[in-house]
Amino acid sequence: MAKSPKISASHEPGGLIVHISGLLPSLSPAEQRVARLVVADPADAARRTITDLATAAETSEATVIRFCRSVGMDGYPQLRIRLAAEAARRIEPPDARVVGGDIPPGADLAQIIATIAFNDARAVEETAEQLDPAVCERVVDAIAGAGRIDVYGAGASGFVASDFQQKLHRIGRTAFYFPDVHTALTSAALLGRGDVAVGISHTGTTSDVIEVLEQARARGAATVALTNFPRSPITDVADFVLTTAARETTYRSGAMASRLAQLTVVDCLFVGVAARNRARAKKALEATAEAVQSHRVGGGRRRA
Amino acid sequence: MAKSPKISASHEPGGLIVHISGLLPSLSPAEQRVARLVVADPADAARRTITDLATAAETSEATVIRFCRSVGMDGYPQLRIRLAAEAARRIEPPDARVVGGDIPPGADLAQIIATIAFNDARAVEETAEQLDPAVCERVVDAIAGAGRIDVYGAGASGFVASDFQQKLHRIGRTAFYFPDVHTALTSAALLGRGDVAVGISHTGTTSDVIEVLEQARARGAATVALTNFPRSPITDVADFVLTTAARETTYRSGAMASRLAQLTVVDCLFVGVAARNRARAKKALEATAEAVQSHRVGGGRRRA
DNA sequence: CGCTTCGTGAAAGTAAGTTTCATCCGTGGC
DNA sequence: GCCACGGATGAAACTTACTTTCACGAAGCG
Repeated sequence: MAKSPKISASHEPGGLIVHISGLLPSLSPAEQRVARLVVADPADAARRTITDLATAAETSEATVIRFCRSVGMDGYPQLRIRLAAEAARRIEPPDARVVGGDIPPGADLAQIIATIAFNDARAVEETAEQLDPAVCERVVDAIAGAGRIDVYGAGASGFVASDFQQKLHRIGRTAFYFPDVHTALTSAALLGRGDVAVGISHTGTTSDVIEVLEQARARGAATVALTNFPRSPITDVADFVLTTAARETTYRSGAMASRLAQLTVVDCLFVGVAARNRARAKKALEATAEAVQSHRVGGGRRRA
Repeated sequence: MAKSPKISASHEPGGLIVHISGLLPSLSPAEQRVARLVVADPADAARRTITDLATAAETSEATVIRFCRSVGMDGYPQLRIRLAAEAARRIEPPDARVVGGDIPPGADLAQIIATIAFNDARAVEETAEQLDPAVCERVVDAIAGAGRIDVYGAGASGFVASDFQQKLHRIGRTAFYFPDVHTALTSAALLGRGDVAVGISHTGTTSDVIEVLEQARARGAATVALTNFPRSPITDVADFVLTTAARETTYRSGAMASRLAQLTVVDCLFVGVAARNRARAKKALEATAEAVQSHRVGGGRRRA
């Protein structure tokens, strides 16, 4: 056929379905039957084979192909995947998520899971959004160039502190964490210029951590605070303040989302430090990974 | 071992991509090549014919078919359609974010932060999506009714294990965590019917954890595995399998996203258990909170 | 050292998609 | 009334895509 060079929307910008229904009147009767099936249930049509769809439309495969060409597709397979994509897009995500909130007493486990995950994910995202890259940069600088790094934290924040310590250690930075205040204090007393002390406290009011950080600062170490509350006491003894953005309120959410937010910040710092010397960090990581290899079964591959 | 009726999610309710990346390690090398192509760009894979995809993966069509069956599809056309749907559903990530992946060498800190946060948040969300509430429910039941709960984990998963232990402890459940394998083994030997043992291992191949879990199971305790890989060895010794959905690949992302995903699951279980007896849990939490009150400055209030 | 098992691709076989072509039917000219 | 003519249509031939079968080779096991 001599298709004239026509100027029109060949890209069908809106939905494919909309496009098809627009073309419907211009199609031949047999093609219209196909079109109607497709428009009525795109997902279903995507599942069918060409023969199947032709039968359903009471026509032949040839007509279905013609229909494909009529609506601007190369062939049936292309139509199929486009329909599948289209159908997937128009499904509304069933938002059973309980936003920002508390978990209602009668909640079943599925609701609990959805709520927790939603809040956790939000905390992570929002923390990243409000993190100041400039401050991070300076903290990374300090850690990357530090002689020694002490990480302090109590309770739930202690896990994060410990995690951070272990991470830094794995890339060859000299880092310490102390579960005990007294030990931490003695360690802080030994810090000096060029060293870094990181204090982690969700509330920013944990006196043990503040005290240790204060000590470290007095000795000349650079001090970093990681807290959810930018004006909490811990910020008074910190040269650099990094904040998380968990907005949990009730006891039930506990320190859950905040802990994830803290870990996210820790991860960012870690990667930042590692990026300062990729080669060395990579080597160190590989060495540590290899070290635990003998404690793994199956050599990495798992049974089929 | 005589595989006893194990409770785990056989369906793939969350994303198909997530499902595939979880199965990745249990696939044969040639199938893995196919899987990686599919995960890397589902939309592109959906566009390809089976021969095309096979060529791209440097394998034969037969292997692609085998891959389809391995991930639970009927055949290639079905996979194609599902991939197209999947690709359409996901919101295209803002280009600064490097999806699922590695951080480019030249990245500045802002990019690093965005990338990490994005992947972390995704891991949390996707983990929640694919968690099977029914399995969770049974685990919660077991824990809520347990005489004693042991939580095992090594390395990075050890932090998570420790966190879980502490959480359960705070709501009055008798829970233990052992940083040392030998201590853990002796503890496991003392478990019995009505007790619960939880083993956490991202890869599912940590022999220490598997060994301890096996011991616990032999003594009659209910065993729970938390891993990213549904067919890893640890699942052989677990009555209940819970999976995370972190799809990190490279060393750099390390165990970062997976750890957040694990914590999310732990949080869900924790809240689930706490919800079984709200009054008691609340009272216990308040008591523990009060206990550390004297270690806070400003009486918990923060200055304006 | 043979045995099995598993992963693999070549090739055969089947199904799906595409093209070709003859037919049908309505239309309009002679 | 008869005969082109042209578009719509489906049967059938054809091509491509998908699936199965099978044999080979490598890795693990007794």
